[in-house]
Amino acid sequence: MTGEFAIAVHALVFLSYKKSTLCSETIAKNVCTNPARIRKVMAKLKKGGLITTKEGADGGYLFEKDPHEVTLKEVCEATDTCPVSSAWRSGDMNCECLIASGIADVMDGIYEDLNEACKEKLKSISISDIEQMIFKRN
Amino acid sequence: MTGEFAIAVHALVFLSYKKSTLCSETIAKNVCTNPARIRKVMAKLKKGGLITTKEGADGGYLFEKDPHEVTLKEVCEATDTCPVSSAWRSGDMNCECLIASGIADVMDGIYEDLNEACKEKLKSISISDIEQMIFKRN
DNA sequence: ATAAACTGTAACATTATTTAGTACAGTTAA
DNA sequence: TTAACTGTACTAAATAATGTTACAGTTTAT
Repeated sequence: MTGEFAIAVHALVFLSYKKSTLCSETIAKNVCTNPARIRKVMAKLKKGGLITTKEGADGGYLFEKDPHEVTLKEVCEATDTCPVSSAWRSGDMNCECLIASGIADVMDGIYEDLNEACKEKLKSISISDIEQMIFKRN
Repeated sequence: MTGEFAIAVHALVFLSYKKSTLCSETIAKNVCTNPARIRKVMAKLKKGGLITTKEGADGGYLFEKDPHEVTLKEVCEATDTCPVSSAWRSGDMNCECLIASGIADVMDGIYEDLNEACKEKLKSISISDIEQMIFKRN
């Protein structure tokens, strides 16, 4: 799972909790990374319609949706996160052996199935759920 | 998903198909990697009880189980593969903010849930299934 | 108008992780 | 007793993830 997904969830929970417009630097401090990285992730969330932004002085990011309605599946998709993937492909397309030439595609299909299973699970978790999990911790 | 998982599945399918003892070099050629890497993966499969080995001259790896009975979940576990994981943790344990200090653990719990979901899926796929998928491809 | 405080994005640097390759001790079979 | 293996450690190379710097473009407040 890419770090961008964790950043996106963290930022949304933080925005939802603070209920105000926050700039990339404020979010970066809480997430523990740099503002540029936050802006990159937030730009994706904006494109995905999960947040709005206010440019100019005193601007920043605003979460106006109902945290009960926003699921981690949406966050996952907005951030182009593939829960399961593998860059490495075994075998060789041009090999005459059917196994060597065909298995990589079969494996990719399996990774895709696993992704779907993950997204199904993520669909059942909302930003509000995460908030509750955090505050119930002691 | 780590490359080791793909290598393990590929090797098992290959062994199952060839029905004979194969050495690391033969498997490496088919998988398209180097023999040392194959040996590292196969050592894990042996430890997991999925294959047997024969050392010495004319030795190698032997798959004696029923390919219908060996599932990808077992392969996943034998190779210590975590389908979903993330090394990067947002926030800071020592921060007084509950969100910053608590969200990383919550996210880890979610990754763990996703892992379980993946393994459940992998449990339904056998080595024999993979073989069939490959040979049905045209 | 214009300065200040932002976002969006590109370019580059650094660090971490994965994969590849080499080497060799230990094992077995002929 | 030699040849062909596995098991494993160590190092190198390639790739991917993260951090950093910089700056153009936008809006607000004065």
